[in-house]
Amino acid sequence: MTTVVQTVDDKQELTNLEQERQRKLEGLRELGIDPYPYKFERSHFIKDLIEKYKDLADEERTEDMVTVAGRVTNQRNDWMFVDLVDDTGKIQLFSDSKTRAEHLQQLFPLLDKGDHIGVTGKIRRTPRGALTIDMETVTVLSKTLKPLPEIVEGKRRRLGISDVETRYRQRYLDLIVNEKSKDNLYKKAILMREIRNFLDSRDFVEIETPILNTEAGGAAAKPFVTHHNSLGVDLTLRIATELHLKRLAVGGFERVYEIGRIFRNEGMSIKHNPEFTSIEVYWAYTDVYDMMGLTEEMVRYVAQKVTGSEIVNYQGTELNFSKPFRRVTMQELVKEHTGKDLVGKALNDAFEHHCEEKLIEPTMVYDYPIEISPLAKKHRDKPGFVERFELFIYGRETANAFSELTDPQDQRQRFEDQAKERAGGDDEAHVFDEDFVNALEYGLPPTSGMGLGIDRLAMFLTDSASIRDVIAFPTMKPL
RNA sequence: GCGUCCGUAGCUCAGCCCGGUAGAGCACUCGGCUUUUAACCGAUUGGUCCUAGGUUCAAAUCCUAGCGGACGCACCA
Repeated sequence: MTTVVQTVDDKQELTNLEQERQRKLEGLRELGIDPYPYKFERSHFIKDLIEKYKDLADEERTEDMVTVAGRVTNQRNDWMFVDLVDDTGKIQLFSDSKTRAEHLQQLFPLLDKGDHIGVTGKIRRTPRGALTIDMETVTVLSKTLKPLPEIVEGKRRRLGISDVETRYRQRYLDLIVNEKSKDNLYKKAILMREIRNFLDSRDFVEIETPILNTEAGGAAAKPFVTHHNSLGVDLTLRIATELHLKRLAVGGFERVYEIGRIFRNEGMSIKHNPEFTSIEVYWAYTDVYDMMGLTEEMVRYVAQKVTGSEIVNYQGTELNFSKPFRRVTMQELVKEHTGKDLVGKALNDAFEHHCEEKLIEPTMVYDYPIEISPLAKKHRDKPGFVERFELFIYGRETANAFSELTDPQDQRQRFEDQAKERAGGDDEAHVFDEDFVNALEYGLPPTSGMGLGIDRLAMFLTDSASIRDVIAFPTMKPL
């Protein structure tokens, strides 16, 4: 009974446009057409046709039969002109309503914008210069039951989504109608591939480490907590990959990295998503200065691979990755902007308040106070400091690196200091990881390590204002 | 967490200040036209005005509360 009631309700909730498409779906089935077939063989991707016939003159016809498949994004003059889009591009289709074949006469009234079709016909260029396929046969590949979202601008109407929330909640729609959205994710995929290429070619290996842990370490952040039923224990989702990767370094992996999802139970903003992707790299027998070079080289390399240039435009500001990144100590910067000589947490506070946002061009800030760096090695000749740098781009912290702390006794002391801070109410202080200290007691060679926010770098390289624009399915409040 | 703004047809919005039959464009459907690319011309269809309560003869409009969302600020990579 419940089901019947719901069915009736559902039907009533269908909009006119949806009812119309439902009617057409039934019409297709009455003609013996399967609206959801299994497979379709095409002869070309649309991009390949555009390339192959780029020299075809206006009004010139060919006898070349081609077969393409894609989604109908527009239709004019009673399906005389149709725009078809596949993963690679867009092409026009043509069919004269006076002379078209019978099966097309029957089919077109049952099609809608948004439907997937396969088309076979001869290719030509129209007098107005549009590369066009004269439709001889059309195959329905998927009937859409809902209209694609459109944006109205005056009397103008085009595919698009004006509601930001819909773009993120129903990313599939966003991807259909917004080229930029698809391009962003495509470029992020290239970014990750090229980071791997860069590191792999330097004999680094990628190893996966656990997401589920009994304690979340390696960073100062609040974790998500979950529960393992059969073990009967609470587990936390990782907030960094650091401590496991260094265990791998203890075990003999001299060049190791991981690109992985990190989870932090903190606020959301244009720059923060609760789950995001980091890369951490550990390189044995090198120090933080070697890592500066590797990081700079890597960022420059991927900028070129992703955007085709080492100079990119971000939100109207030029970011130049081609020249050597500025290298400056935190103390120098604070002095430059405030005139003060500071140390410790006061130095870091002053840096965050007065300097960070001014670091627009890629800048390596180095020599950090020891108090805020419990996993970094003490500075070899600057008491109270550690050997650490952070890369700032457009005022945003993008990478963080240090000469890794390899002295197990020092590490134990640092964890103890953090434990005191935690006892004092700082719930983001680092958690004491006894097994990690134990690992160090078996010997970690001199090692530099670096972590970088992939999403943030992706934002710069895709000119995206929000981190949500480079994450396919950003975290959303449940409806 | 604090502040500002928004919620009316499938979509984009007007109407709200100053209460009096629910509007426009586009989309859809039908008809006409036929080499377009915002096609064009004509007609029709389409509404829980976010929800609940209050004031009133009468509420999309005024009042209260709630729900949902956007943006800014604060915290965090």
